[in-house]
Amino acid sequence: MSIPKTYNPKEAEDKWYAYWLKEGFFRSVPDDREPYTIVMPPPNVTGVLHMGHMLNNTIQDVLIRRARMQGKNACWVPGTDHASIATEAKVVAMLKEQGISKKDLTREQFLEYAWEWKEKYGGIILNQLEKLGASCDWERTRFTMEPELSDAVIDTFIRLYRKGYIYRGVRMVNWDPQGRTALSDEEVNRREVNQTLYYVRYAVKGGDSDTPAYLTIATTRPETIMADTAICINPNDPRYAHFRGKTALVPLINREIPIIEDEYVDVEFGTGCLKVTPAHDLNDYELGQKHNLEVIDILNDDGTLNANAQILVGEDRFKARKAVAKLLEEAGLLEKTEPYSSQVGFSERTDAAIEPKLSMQWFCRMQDLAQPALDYVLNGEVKLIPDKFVNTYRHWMENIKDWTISRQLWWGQRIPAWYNAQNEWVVAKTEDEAKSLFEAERKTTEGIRQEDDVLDTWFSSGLWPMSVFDGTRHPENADISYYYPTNDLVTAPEILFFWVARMIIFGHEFRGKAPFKNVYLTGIVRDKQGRKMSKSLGNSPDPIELMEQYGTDGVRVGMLLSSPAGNDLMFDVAYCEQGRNFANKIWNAFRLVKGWDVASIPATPAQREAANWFNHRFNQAMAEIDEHFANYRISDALMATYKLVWDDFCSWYLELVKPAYQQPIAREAFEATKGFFESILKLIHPFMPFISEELWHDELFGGRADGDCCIVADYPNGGAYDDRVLVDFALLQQVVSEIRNLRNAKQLSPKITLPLAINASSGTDFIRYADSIEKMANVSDIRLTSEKPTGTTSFLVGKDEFYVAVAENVDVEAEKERITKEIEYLNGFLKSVNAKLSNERFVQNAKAEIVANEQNKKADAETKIRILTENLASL
RNA sequence: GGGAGCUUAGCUCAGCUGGUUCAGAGCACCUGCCUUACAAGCAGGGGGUCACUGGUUCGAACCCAGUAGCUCCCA
Repeated sequence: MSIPKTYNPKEAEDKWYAYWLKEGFFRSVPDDREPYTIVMPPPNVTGVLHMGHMLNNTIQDVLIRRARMQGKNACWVPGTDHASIATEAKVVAMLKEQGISKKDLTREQFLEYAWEWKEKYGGIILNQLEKLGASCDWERTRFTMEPELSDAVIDTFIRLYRKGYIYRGVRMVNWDPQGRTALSDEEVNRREVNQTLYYVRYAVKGGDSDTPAYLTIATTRPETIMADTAICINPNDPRYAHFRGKTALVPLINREIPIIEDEYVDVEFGTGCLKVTPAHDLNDYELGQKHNLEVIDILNDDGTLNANAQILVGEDRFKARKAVAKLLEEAGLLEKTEPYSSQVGFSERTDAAIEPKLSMQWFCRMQDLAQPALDYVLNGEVKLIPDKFVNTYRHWMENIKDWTISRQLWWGQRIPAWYNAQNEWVVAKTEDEAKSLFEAERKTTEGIRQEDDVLDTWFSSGLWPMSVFDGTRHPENADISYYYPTNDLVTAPEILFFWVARMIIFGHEFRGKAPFKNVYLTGIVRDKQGRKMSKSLGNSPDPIELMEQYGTDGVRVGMLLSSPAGNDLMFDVAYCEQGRNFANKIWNAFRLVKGWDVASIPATPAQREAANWFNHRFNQAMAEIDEHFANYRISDALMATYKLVWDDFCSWYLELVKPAYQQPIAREAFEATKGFFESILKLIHPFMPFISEELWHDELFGGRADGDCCIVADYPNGGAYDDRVLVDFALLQQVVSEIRNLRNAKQLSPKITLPLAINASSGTDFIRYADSIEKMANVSDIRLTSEKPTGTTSFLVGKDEFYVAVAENVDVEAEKERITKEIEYLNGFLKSVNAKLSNERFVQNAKAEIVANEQNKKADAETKIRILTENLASL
């Protein structure tokens, strides 16, 4: 036979992916079928495929392929996200390498470079998804910054502004001095950092001889003292009572500031005395508002000190920190320092330490928008899977804060606000509209210019499930009417608020309907030590290499086997190996069947029994698998499939059916096997699209008509199944297993044929399975008996006793010991059953069926003990 | 500091409304097999005080309380 012994995935993968594309199987257009829609969470254009994408997109592909086979109009919309800050940072870095500074470019020039970069690298990740087998409708590929989608973003901004949701205001924002932009709270990562707590002396003015001339504050940020506008003490703190109403001098610059009192100050912390720096600390800002303090901002946008600082102007904030400490020390104002660790925020994108900064930003009022979005989830219209995330979601939505939507970047949708020379402003889509608005308000249009800031990327991705169908601009168009709301969203829990919540908000705002019915939240892919996979740790395998090594099907299976819904996934390449082995198993099952010669001979009893059983077993497994899918337990659905194929089909069915070496197989059995094989190919297709398609087209299954492909074959329907058949077959399996076990224990070669006698007191018709038992256990001369034949060893299956003739291999002493042990065990078991049954309270309180069950257990055990005792006596 | 969740075999995890199918699966491990589909395999096997303590119950991995450890989210 020329078919290789192992499955070689490479060839099949490229061939079939190209073929599917050519046949247009991924394409979806509205028709009268039921739609099944998934919008892909658009990966960043800066991204390359990592394990997280791999998991995420494999799950989506499984869902979409299954739906497609179920006859739904399956539409999976792919695309990418422009990722404002990440991309801008990449482009800035690239330009820097070329010796170009962003500062020297105009906005237009910069954007030209950025688009160039996007065209060159922005598609990489989508190509990588093809390798994964992703069956997206590529004709629908979208990019969040393409003209139509940008238009949708601008329209939405204007719409929300007109409805009063968007406003401008000075707020303390999270400032990223490296990216030079404000960030939303969600884009700030907090980490525990080891710092130094500096104890700094402030001279007190108007002190008399009884009071010391200074007081001491503790701070981690001495470089901000030049921005201090007060010292605050707790009114209940007797230590500082005598400072009330006095003023202090800021060290080094000797600016006079008031000493104020507020219970906000923690008397336990530091010295119980706080410096107040409203421009550079959120809490201080609020304190400053309350006490009407001056706000002095001493930092430039890039984190260097400005002229307000008076000293160290132009110095970076961290250098300034050290410099100030030194100056203080030299001036004798640094009392002491001590190590201190506290939480510091860092930019998710640039990893720069966040600087709280007061600035004019655009905000979106969230409270009213959030309420309906919360309701969808609470009333179950949008299901979060697993549902433990409902709590997290609710907590966030109930405590939602206004959303900073402006970003001081160029790469993104520019906010449609216009200013005149007077710095008055209007919101309008075009300059002309803006002019008319100014005119209508009798304001000048002189010096008209557009807002420099762009919108937060999540503002555009929040529209994604609508904008990919052009649903905000043309709310009645055929696509959006047909595909919206979509069915399932598969994404990571860490963007539940960033993204999922905002999509629900926008979806409700525009269409009065949530954008999807189910949100499947995948876990984080970690290495086997439980560390999150990341580039910097270098602990993530390259998905492309994995696919080269184990085959795409193998890796898909590997990912899914290790990923129960919503739990983090401890990834190990061993799972991919298991996936590859599974593909190989299927390949070899195929080789077996393919090698058979077919003849017009009657089927054997074993073949008929096997076919009958497998038919029922398949339907039973289908019911399990369908249920797993219904509950989004994809990993369980896969495992059920795995066991059906490997254990039931390969280990039992094929072994029962396969003819002796070089013997032909009966046509009836052959046809039945092919039928089962086809069903299995269909069943595994969503998980393993390539091998299933490859085998589907083999001549074994006859000629395939054009377009007769596994990818569009009818998904198997689980028919009815008879438990009786399954229970009977399980008995047969037990018998076979006992005999094999016995062989193993006695070191008897599987090649030796052993005669078998059965005392079938239960009335089970074992003769019906005689052929099957002979084939599977290599026994012969199966006959019924009521006596234990000599020279045999025995075992029980249920209440039926089996005697295997092992001739000289009977070790009477060992037999006695084995049976004695078994009797002992049964006696112990019986005792515990009897204990229950003689407990009046049990008999009274327990359900009748449970009591009856115990009585059955008792009877069973007694019968078995009787048989074994007789057996023992006869030895 | 506030909230959520987790702890079951060496590893990753199932165990729905408490009752022989409740102590399971896959992988790993051990033993024996190169049996013409597959050693990426076949057959068989061992392995867990269900984190700990107490309670409720005729009966608890499952319900309740507390303890310890871990994780995540928010401040």
